[in-house]
Amino acid sequence: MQASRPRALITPLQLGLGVHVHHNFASRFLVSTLNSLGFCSSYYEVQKFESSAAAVQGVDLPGDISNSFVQFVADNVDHNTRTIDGLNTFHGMGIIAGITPGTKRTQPIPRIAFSTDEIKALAKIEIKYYKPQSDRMAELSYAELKNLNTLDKTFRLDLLSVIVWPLKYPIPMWSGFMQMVQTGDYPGKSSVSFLPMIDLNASDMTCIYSTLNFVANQAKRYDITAILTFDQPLYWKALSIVENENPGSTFEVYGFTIRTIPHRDELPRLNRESYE
DNA sequence: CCCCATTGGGGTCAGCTACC
DNA sequence: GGTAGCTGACCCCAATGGGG
Repeated sequence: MQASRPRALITPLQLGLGVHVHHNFASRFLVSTLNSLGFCSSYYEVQKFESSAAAVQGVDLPGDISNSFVQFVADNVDHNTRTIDGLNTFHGMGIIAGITPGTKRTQPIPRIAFSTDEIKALAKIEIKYYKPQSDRMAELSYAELKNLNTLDKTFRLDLLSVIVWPLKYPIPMWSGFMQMVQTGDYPGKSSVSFLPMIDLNASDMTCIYSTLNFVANQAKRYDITAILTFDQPLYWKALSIVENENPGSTFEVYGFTIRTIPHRDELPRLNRESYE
């Protein structure tokens, strides 16, 4: 139908294949070839759909999130192009929102014509220059380390777990462990919503500050608690920013919670504890 | 030293033409 | 007859090599 009446209607399979192929292979040649063979929409139409979808979505979270738990995660995103001197590669801050149970967009994508400048202006994160309000974190004092010569009474647990393994079957692996400790209804699969990137070095204080502000504004907009997860180096910087804000700041008012993921060195310990 | 070619995705524009 | 989908041509990006 699409091949015989290309200008009269848009068939979903052909448009879907075109978007899919463009997303996976990013090849104008491939899309155009498939189009001339009648298997997918034209490159022009694919681009039009993509810009319309991006424009309609903006920085919105998809669907109705009023019954979902939303947490934001931010980390550095790198595009390590192999240049000769290693320069001019992309290093930015990427932000996602994890929504549990997941939601998805249900409204149709309108077919709108957008200029490049309009697309660029749609999903912008305001860059806020960071100027420390105080140096509270600098006054942190560390407790004295205790003598670590104590005997680790759990050092035989690995051996125990190996011995117990064939005796106590079945024992869940990582994926089954969560099912073992979880009681009650399964809340449903989560969905992930991609938010704009910040074209600054992720460890830059201004970049982290802008990320915090963006997430705080999103949380305010949706009337949810701002929960933001970083990896450990960024967590420390983000925490110092929030701690040093003046009383009554946006972060304080909206109860900002910043978390960090367990360090990967912690995972074997967590794994072992799962057998205890 | 200058000019032109290579790579491929994306942007732009002119021109053609199907469709309303 | 007007509109807009579509195509093809051309240019841009950057580094490098080859020919004149």
